[in-house]
Amino acid sequence: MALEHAILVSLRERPASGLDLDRRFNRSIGFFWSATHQQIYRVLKGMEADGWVTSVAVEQQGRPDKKVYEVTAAGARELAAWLSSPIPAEKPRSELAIRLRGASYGDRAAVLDRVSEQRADHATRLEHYEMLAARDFPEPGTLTGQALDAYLVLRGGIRLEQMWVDWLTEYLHAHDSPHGSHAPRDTEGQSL
Amino acid sequence: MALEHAILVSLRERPASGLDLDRRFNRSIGFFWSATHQQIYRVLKGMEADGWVTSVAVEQQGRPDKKVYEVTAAGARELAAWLSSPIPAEKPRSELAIRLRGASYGDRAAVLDRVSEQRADHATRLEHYEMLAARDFPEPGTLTGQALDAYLVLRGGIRLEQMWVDWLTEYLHAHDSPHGSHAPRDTEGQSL
DNA sequence: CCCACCTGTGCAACTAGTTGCATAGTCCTG
DNA sequence: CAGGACTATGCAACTAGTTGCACAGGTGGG
Repeated sequence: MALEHAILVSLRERPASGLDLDRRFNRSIGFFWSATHQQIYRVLKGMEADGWVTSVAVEQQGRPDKKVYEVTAAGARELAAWLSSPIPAEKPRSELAIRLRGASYGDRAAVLDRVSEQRADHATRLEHYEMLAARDFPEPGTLTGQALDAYLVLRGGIRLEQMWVDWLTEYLHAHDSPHGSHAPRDTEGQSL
Repeated sequence: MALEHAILVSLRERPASGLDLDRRFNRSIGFFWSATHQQIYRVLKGMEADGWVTSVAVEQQGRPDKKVYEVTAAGARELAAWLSSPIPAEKPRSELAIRLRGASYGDRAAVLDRVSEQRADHATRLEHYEMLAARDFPEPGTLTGQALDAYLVLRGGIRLEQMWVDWLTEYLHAHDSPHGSHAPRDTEGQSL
């Protein structure tokens, strides 16, 4: 299960409570994996039962207590073994692509409007990631180890969002001459 | 459920049996969605119960009979409604990205080897998709309707694979000076 | 002080997807 | 004609992930 290992990576970067992890999975790590808080709590429980993590209750002022988890030696061993194990083929899962392919079996104009929205979302996220990169990694050439990896994964997020923007722009453009203006016209971004 | 709608799209392009669909989901449609044959059979059964598709048994020479499914009017209506419905946010799911991010907690050299393999896989798939594009869509400028959509989705597959190759190349390159040669050195591909 | 709201944790029931196996027809080979 | 391989369909049991809800501690406002 990849979620368990994603959590191990996140906890090795810094110990955290369930809710902390939930927040992280809507941020940096969440660029490439998502999870609901319920699943996180459940998996943490299982991981503690397996001895991969331990928890301590931490009092806070003005808030309820929280359970802060950290990785055990056994958990670190498990993570290292997983990192060296063969990588299973990624299975594609894009609902939007199905809609693009099927657009001729519905209301074309409506689909193009949805695609436009989607394109705007990806453009926004791209901007956000680029801001994070500029803010948190002003001098990428000097990075090593964990910080370099974090930067390179952020770069992947940027590349992915750029890919979406470019692709959806191509789609809208290809469909847009005969129909009127559904696509906000824009210069096509360059990858890299 | 997106799988049901992916099947509706595929069956509208051409009626098919469960096994036919299984093959398609390892080809063109499969660029952006995958499914095992068991899941396809199960979902087809449910869709028939819902009246979205009907089946007829077709005799074949030299092979067992097959059940060929096609979309009903109700199924076409359902598909059209789905195509106009709001698109839920895509949830990222890349195990490889977790490994990249966590590489410093395991055997770095082993991870780089895996990444290298992964990069080669994506390069192979990219080549395959580009071959398909050249073979099946020699004159993209002339396409309209369903054929244009099929082409544009293939373009998306190409863009996605190119993105992976570029990203993993960047990753290997960034980690490669201090360690010796893990990455097959290559010019970085251009998106578009 | 009661209520609305936020943080933090969690259960129960459901849906989606995977894995392992079963079965039946047909063909080809020894 | 027995055995292996391929096509075609399917069940059962499991794992992963989602949705809806609950509850408890604390804070701040009317």
